[in-house]
Amino acid sequence: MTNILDELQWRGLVAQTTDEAGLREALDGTLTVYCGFDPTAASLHFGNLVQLIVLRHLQRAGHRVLVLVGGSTGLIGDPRPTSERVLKTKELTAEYVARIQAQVRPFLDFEGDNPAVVVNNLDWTAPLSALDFLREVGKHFRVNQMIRKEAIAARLESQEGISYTEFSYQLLQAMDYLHLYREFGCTLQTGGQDQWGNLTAGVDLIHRAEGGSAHVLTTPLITDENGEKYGKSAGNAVWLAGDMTSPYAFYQYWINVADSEVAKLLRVFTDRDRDQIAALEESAQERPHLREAQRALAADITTLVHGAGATAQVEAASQVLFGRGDPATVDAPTLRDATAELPGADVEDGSSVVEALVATGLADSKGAARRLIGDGGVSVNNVKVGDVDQVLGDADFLHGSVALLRRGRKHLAAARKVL
RNA sequence: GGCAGGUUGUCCGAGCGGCCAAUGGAAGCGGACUGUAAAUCCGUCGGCGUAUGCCUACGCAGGUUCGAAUCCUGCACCUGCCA
Repeated sequence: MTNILDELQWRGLVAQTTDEAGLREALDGTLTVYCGFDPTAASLHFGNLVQLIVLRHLQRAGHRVLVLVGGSTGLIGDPRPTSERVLKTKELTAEYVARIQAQVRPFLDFEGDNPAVVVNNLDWTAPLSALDFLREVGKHFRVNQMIRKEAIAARLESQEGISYTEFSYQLLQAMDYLHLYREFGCTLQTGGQDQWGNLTAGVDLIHRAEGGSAHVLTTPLITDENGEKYGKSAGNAVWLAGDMTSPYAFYQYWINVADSEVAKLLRVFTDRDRDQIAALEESAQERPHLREAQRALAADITTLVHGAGATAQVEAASQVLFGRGDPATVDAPTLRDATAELPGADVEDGSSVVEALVATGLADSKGAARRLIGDGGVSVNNVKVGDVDQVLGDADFLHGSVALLRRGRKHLAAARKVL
């Protein structure tokens, strides 16, 4: 059997590791790995998904997985190179922690004989006094070294500077690694490439405090062919929470990836093996119009994040919305399901198309809406709108309830009639 | 501390008393072509509006003027040269 590290490398999930030979050897046995997720928002996002995938692979390879949700680190904030963060309240952070703890569950096995464990660093950080922290943890760190970290160096250069609070962040994260090393024998921490400094700070601390050795594995930033970060849809983050990015929008995000990128993304985000991915890659080259690779990618990831039921629904909805058929011929329940996840708004019978476009968010302003219609970029129920003053009448509300507005090729919204 | 230059729309970057909602490029958005792809070409790109109309905008605060992004004063920040 090949080493899991080879598998991760083949999938493009490894940017950098400490002592690769040593790590490879450790992975031949069984180790305990952890990855931390700070509760900076009410949901994990695209970037965190990569980390969850790595943990998933490692758990399947027989390693023990600890998922750390950062109840304490989230209160402090990892310094960004650009500007100081605004502190979140303890209540809000606790709320995010609870949401994220629940959110990671589908990705890992929490039952069985090798269950993943969720830990919260607030449990061991909160009881620690400032004096003990300074004496036991702080003493192991040299400021000289800390200020060399990229994010911190950038902030020291900046007009704004950096608060003592954020400066301390790396000590907290390092302390987490030490704690998990002691309590669980954890010897591997994974994270994004930008976390390298924080991760290795933990390795150093384990070495200084315990004389032990531990590993770090970082994942590359996933970028497209232009070097742009993935995970932004129309400028907004792609969230894993269905109430923040709908399963429909999530699926659509993936179905739209470029041909040249799809094989790479299949390797990173799906469980498909080399043969399957090779076949899909070939399909993308030979029969690109079928979009088989994109469909597989979108279906696999949507299923992983939202479940098979959600995937079936959004596939059906996509079929209705992007198929060639006339939406008027779709039966009422199917239409309702297909439009359920679209952005929508309630409109009066007799409202203008312009008003409906603004109400549903397809256009930013009435002026923009008029422009779009003038450019021929708007359709109602797949029929192009030719007149800027066109209104939505009875016939436009399919099954008496909803009109399907489209801007451009792929932006849809539901205008629901107010009864 | 001294001297010089800069701060313009999402970003870069012109404008240097009226013709400026502000040249040009990028991003974005729409159209054509396609495959809900890329590339290319075309259009569009502050808000309201039927409008030759109104509002908001050229670092911040004042001032001069019939009229200022453009001139003057003060303030903040940035850059270069000298100490």
